[in-house]
Amino acid sequence: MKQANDRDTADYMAAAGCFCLASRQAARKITRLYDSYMQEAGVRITQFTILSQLMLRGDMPIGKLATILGMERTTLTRNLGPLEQQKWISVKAGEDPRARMIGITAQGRGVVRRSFPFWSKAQAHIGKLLGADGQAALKLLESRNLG
Amino acid sequence: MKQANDRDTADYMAAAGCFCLASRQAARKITRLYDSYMQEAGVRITQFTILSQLMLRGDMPIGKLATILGMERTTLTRNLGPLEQQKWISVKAGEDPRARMIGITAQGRGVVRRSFPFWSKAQAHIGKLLGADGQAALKLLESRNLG
DNA sequence: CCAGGATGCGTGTAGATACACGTATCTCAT
DNA sequence: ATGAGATACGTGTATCTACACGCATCCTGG
Repeated sequence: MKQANDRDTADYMAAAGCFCLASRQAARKITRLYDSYMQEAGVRITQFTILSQLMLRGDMPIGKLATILGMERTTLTRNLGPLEQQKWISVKAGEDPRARMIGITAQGRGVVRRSFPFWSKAQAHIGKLLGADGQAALKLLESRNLG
Repeated sequence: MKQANDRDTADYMAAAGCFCLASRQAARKITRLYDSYMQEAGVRITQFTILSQLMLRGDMPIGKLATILGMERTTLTRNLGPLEQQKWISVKAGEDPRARMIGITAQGRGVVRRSFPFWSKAQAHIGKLLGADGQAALKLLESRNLG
């Protein structure tokens, strides 16, 4: 105990139960697992997620997509860069000239189609690791409004 | 339904229940909330987490710390950069000259001490948002071995 | 019509994340 | 002793994340 002299170390023990550490740790591990599966498909899970959301929900402005993904708008803007470069998404002005409507291209759909089986394997793998209660826990977190 | 023609769209609906999206979404939102509280303390939650772990567990090599944090070793190496620059941690070779022992400095302890109240507020805030079941869900995920 | 607040975005800056690859050191069986 | 495999790391590259700030456009009360 090198920090035995630290009078209030006991207080800091609380930090061991940090919700932030728990959530990020889980997210990192889960992301690595998905990415390891997606790698063969040549697409990252972040990108796959964006593309599949566009595929499922149709075109939408950046802000709305960011909300759906629980991501900062400016973060999403950066993430769209590589996707646009690959021509997997299209960007055009909406009725409101301020809005930038994002849509998935035919090529983007192809990417989703081809990479879906890999995503599916990753999903199955992590589902097994999580177990029924772990999956339920994640769904609960998803349903919570965390701001 | 702009993608009504897409024959297998139904299959892709599964992507809506992606465990990866759920975990990352939660982690992003939670991280933003913690960081907004920590900002006043001049330290990021990522950094606070690293420092407090060192404070609680004492010096250790990079690899071990990375495992504890559920982080890639190389990621941790990058994250240690700013901390070392601020002199919040010390780096020295261990008995095994390959290993780099990381330790928290007196200044680093001061940072943890001063920023702890802000962390505590964030923890309380998110605890309320999560609710008892949400907290339990997060603890369950933390206990799961996800690789 | 027309300020003034609200809304939708991009960029500068800075840090967080991780894979592929390469280096140095250790360990152990021969 | 020594060579092969294991271990502990750093770096190059690329992406992900988000705050502060600023710009353009929309909308609404006067």
